[in-house]
Amino acid sequence: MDSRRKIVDSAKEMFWRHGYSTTSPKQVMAESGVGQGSYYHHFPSKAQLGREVVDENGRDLVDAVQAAISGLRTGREQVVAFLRSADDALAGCRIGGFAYDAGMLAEPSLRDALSASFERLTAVVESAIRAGQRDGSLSSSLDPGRTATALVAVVEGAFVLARATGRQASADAAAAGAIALLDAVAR
Amino acid sequence: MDSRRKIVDSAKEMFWRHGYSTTSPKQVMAESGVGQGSYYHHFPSKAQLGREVVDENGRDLVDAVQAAISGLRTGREQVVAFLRSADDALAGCRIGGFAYDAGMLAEPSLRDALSASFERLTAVVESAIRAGQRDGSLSSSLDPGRTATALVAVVEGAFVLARATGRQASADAAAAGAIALLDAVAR
DNA sequence: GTCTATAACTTGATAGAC
DNA sequence: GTCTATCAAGTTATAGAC
Repeated sequence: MDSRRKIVDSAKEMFWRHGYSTTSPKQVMAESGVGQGSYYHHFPSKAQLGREVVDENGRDLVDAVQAAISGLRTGREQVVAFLRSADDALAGCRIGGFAYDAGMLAEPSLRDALSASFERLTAVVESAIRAGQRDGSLSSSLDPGRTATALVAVVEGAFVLARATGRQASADAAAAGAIALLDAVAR
Repeated sequence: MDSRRKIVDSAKEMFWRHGYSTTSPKQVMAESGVGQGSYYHHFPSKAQLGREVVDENGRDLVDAVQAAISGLRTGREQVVAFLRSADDALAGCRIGGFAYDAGMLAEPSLRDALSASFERLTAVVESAIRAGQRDGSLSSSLDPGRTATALVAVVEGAFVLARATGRQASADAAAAGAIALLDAVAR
């Protein structure tokens, strides 16, 4: 694997777990095993590395959700599978933490990449809701766009709660509460 | 106002808006107008200041929610008022961002204070749900604890989405979606 | 592309005088 | 309680050789 890829792969994991502003280039060099000269040759500024990390982590997240819901028969099952996204909530969302990183939001290119990732994620959930309304597994009375945004918020909030309390059960309860609400409407 | 209070008041605002790990003691001194000697006399370590900030911001948040819902006639109205908490979402939640701050979570005393604040908030929402079930404005079929956790997650997620997209409308859509779900169940 | 050396600045304190 | 001076370590790079 080339140095550039080693840098990006290490940074993806480290920015996710430890934060963008609170992870230094030096730490990325140590973790990836890439030297300083090589590192700055590929990424002259931290923001450039951040940009690639946000793009790739956002794509990884959307890909993971699509993989989790593909093949499920009903729209409701797909939505329920999405709500299980925070099954390892203590690790945090791949991109959710960036929303509270002032250093990241201050860079327009990083913020744009983050915004685009969340929009793609919400669109996937909205599609699943529409599918559920067509196949009869979800109530047609729900507005697909707003409901999708609310469900993405539940998942992002589940990550926040679990990390704040230190208990995975907080995320599980949030997901269970949302599923119960959905099912009570469908009924 | 004494120096200690100036320090805490400035730090509450700065840790909230800019993050705990990404705000330095020096910045707090500059903002509060307190000198270095005085600052370190009152707060020999940053974690001690962090502890007071988490406690006070958590209490401020719970107080604000209770003030917003007190006097509302039905439990449903109280829950809806809570869901409007992210009406200035771009500023971020007073304590939500701390859940993604590794430097804060690494300190047990800070993490415990954060956890306690979220538990108090969830308890307030759960009380409102139970009140709504008693007065008939919310469905009795809902589990109060799980539903409260789900609704707190919606609000925390609404902050994340709004900050990530840079649009208040994201938070508004999440809240509207959750309210629509609740009302569809109650009906 | 990768190396080592260096730079200018910030971070989170500590020391000792007033 | 508050002041100024100092500190070791870390941050985000840049310079120039190989």
